[in-house]
Amino acid sequence: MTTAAINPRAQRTRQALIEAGFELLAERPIDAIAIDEVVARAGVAKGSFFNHFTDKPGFGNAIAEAVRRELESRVDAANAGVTDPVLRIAGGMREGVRFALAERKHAIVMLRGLDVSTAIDHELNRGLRADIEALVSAGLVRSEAATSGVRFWLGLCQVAMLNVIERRHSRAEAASRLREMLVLGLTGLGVAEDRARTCAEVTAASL
Amino acid sequence: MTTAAINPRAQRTRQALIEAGFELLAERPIDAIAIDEVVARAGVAKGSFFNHFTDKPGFGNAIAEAVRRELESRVDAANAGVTDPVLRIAGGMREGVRFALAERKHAIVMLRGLDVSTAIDHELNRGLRADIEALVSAGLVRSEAATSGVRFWLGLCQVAMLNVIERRHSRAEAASRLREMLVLGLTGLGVAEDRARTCAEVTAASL
DNA sequence: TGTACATCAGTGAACGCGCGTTCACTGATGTAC
DNA sequence: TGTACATCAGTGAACGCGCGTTCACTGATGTAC
Repeated sequence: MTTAAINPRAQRTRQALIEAGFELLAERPIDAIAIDEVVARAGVAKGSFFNHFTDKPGFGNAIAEAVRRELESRVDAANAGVTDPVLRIAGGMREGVRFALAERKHAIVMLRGLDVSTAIDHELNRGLRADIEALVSAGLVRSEAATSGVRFWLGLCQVAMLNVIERRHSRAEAASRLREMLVLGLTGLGVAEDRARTCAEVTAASL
Repeated sequence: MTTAAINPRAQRTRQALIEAGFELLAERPIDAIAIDEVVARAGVAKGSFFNHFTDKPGFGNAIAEAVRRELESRVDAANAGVTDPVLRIAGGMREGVRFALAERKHAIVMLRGLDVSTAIDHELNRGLRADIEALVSAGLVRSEAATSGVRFWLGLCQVAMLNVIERRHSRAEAASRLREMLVLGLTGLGVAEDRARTCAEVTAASL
């Protein structure tokens, strides 16, 4: 848990273990992975594992936290300076898709991680909630979006990411599917059709 | 695997094991469940387990198949005789929500089961695909629905079910959220707003 | 209806191995003088 | 810059237990005559 400061050797082995964890967790759930496999893949002795993580669940948590922070900072960075809430929620979906493209295994781990009963991490949809509220109070979307808009959008982001992962889309294919998903999603929220189309276009083009 | 015909005693124990499996699988993944727990809950000797299932994975598969068939037959039954594809896809979502309400644990098992890389079972979205195609060729929805409509709808069905499960909605609350999700989803596909609204109303009322 | 036999499901003790965790030791890195 | 000592991370053999699977046996159900 406590990240014992900055010993570089320790950081390297810790990182190697986490990377190995991502590789394996992209293939099967943690209970189907033996610590022997993790340390073998990381090229490290078994004992070292317990220098860095209190136990196996602790390891799983560390990885879950890493991937959460990873996506979070991507979305934050992408939306920094963007004020239009339509562009912001579209940008969030784009970042999810981009993440699935660029860090396939990490994205798989993230999607597997959001088990039944943690729809998506709190920090992330706090931002989304604020954007949806802004859209509602600006009168840009239908009334139903006030109560169901966040869920609606999260469901679409998740399925968009899943699709890239399953179909192993190229960047171009992914952009084309993203544009479509954005058109369907934004018009569903009640964004005017022409605005939804241009926003989808712009956002998908910047994937 | 082979369902050894119709010995009633055997059927009872098999059923007891499967029921126990549902109870436990609603709480944690199969690798975190010991066969001892299953047989204890079923009130059956450990050896009996292997009279009915070849091994532990076989048990998991049997349960997955049972829940798949369960939802499938619910959707089929509900849509029998319904020809309007708008009402059919709306009915599919309603049945998902109804399933989550009536058979909470089974629904949890089903959602957990559709791991990354099996978006939803094949038989189910074959029907959905046909309905979406019908909508497209009837010119009732936007062009983007042709390529992304199935994914779009599946994502919404999943998140709608998840919501009922997590928030432990009452029937009334669930109906209200379902109506909203249907409005957002149908208008997103491009169904005309008034038609979407009345269809959402009717469908949610019959939950 | 009654008896003998065959089949089939249930039982729970026993087995054994995979795997998480521990620990005494080694080697490397950092600090004091 | 060099030597002595302390700290900290790495190592891998050993431990032990949880749990999946097996198996010889018992009891129940079905069939033949």
